[in-house]
Amino acid sequence: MDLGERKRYILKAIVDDYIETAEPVGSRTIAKKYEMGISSATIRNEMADLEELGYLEQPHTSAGRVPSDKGYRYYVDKLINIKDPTPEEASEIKSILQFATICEIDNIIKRTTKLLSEVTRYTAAVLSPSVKKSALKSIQLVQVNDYDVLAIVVTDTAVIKHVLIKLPRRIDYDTLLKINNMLNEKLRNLTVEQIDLSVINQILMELRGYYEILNAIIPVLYDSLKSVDCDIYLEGTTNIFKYPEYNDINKAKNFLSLLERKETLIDIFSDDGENLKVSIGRENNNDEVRDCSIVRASYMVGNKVVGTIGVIGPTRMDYSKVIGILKFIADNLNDILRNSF
Amino acid sequence: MDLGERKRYILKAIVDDYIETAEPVGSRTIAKKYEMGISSATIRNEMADLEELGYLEQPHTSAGRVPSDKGYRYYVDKLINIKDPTPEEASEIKSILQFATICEIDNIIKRTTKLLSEVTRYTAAVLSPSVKKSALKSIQLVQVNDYDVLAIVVTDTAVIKHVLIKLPRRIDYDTLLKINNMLNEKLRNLTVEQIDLSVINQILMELRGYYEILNAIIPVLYDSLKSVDCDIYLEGTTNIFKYPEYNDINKAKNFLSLLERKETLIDIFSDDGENLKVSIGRENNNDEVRDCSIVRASYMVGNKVVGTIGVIGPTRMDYSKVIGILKFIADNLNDILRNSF
DNA sequence: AGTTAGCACTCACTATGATAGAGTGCTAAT
DNA sequence: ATTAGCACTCTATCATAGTGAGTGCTAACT
Repeated sequence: MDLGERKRYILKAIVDDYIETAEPVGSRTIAKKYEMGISSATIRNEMADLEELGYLEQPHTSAGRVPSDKGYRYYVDKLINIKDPTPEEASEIKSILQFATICEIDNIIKRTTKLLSEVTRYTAAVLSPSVKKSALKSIQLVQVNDYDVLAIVVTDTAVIKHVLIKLPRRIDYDTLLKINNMLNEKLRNLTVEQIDLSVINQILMELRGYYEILNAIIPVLYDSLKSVDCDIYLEGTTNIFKYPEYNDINKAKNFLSLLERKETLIDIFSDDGENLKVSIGRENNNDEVRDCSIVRASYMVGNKVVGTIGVIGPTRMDYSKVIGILKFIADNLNDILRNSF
Repeated sequence: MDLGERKRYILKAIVDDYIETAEPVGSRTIAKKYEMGISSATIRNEMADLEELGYLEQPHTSAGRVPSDKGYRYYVDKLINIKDPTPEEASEIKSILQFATICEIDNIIKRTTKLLSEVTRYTAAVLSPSVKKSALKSIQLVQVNDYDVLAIVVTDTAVIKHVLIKLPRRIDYDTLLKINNMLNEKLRNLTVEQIDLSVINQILMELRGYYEILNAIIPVLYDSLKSVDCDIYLEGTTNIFKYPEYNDINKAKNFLSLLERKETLIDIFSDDGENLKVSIGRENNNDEVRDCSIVRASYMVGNKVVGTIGVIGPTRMDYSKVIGILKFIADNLNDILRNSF
């Protein structure tokens, strides 16, 4: 059961118009602005049908129509014309990301987030590579002074973590080197999830004489790897004030409060395998974003999908623009990450 | 020229009441709620005097009085009874900061920021130690793979910075060690500001054969030290919605936009030598915070003042509570930083 | 002289009702 | 199947009046 050609055209016109104006769309507007050669009365009939089918809603009897979540979904799946970035936008994106080539991944991610929020004019979020999905590439222990050792872990997802470890007693260089080598030997190429008691016991066994030192190092190191799976970077949080749906102080407050809860956000933006995903209103599992839409894409380091970049805003989102820009930025980001890491 | 005893009492009552209720305070309220044994008419006369002297303002003729910036200033300087944290608050603060002892400074700062915003119920900001004011304690170059070296810098202000450096060619361990030692020899105990061309030239001279490698390392290292002087951590940005002065969507928007501009914030919260400082409304140099008040305190690592912690909110701020809590948290933070670093 | 009761006055805030305008659904004609 | 016409609905806006909090001033009181 699909909509007829004309209903599709009308639905698209309504969604486009509503996205542009934020006002309920009336039959006259459609007839005049989107010259269709049929009268407003005919359009009214079609609109009544579309409402009955669940694609449109009416705020009150004498108002125009507004797309429902289902309407937006149909629009995104079948009607949308994706807008590529304008030449200016494209060159801005390229130049900012290009410049980031020399930087490390944290820096690239921060820039990307800012860029995404500026070009789309919505709130942008980027998840840094998940540590859980990463394998350890190198562990280095560096003595910074008599009792302090800095452990630096580099993963195959380009994440660099450091943690300061306080030792119970002074330690000589050879011992540190020995421990360092052993940690690398046993842990290299393991993912964080693969590190378990048996691996740790192996290390303790092989370096039986250094129990005290290892007992200071390993738990702290382990905790710091396990505790934070990924960071989330946000930019453009005040962009929502550009959109009239957030002129209501409570709506704005709820939205911004949501942005303060990092765990919820990470949950919302976490990857679920799809390369590009649009979640509209109530489609979101999370109740708190039931009047928001989220568009997100995954990005890769090496050949592995490791994180996501995305945008959150009202369901009345300019999907065609956001999807175009998000694709473009994700592609460019992937190029850079492929070449640099 | 000082106010008389009675005027002082009335001014204090008005400020206290306004801070509590956010409503202009009338003469009857003062007479009844703050039992003074004088009639509302007498209080009206005193209030008219206080207004003439600039301590009070009237939103409109038939409204009560509201403190002016000058009124708040007088209140903070001469009338305030600083409220110490409640036992519950004190023990919460102690337990959260105590737990942070094992962590490194970034982590401690993040926790402190969150804590400060939760206990005061305003927006909290903490400036991490200024790198410019720091001296380098140790520099370590760590090979993470064939062409990548990670430079780790530890300062005497407990800041740890790392930067990934791409090398033009493979480098052997001994060379790296040599460069590493030279960097430490020449740069250790210098502040970032003291690092200039002459120092760098010295290094280049002494390691003449390694120009290509040094040319990859030094500029990147130098940039990463110079580029970011300090970070600012924010928490409780949506706390402002608790206060009716931000029920106006534009006020809220302006405030939150301000919080997105990190440079402005750093400027606002930067230390100016005073241990505890209250800036009220127009007293702030920065125009954008002319209807905000800021309370901030400095904190130390070792014996050196390195950063500030503070709170920003409406001029109708609960100064007595905020000052009490801020002092308490700053003292506790200093204890921890003194003992750990 | 300082204090206070009394009172007229001001001004924001809150209904209330009237009006305009946008948009609909239905009916009857095309 | 389409459309012109029209009654109907509902919101948004505006003016009006009434209410109440709070003031400033005056005159009386201590």
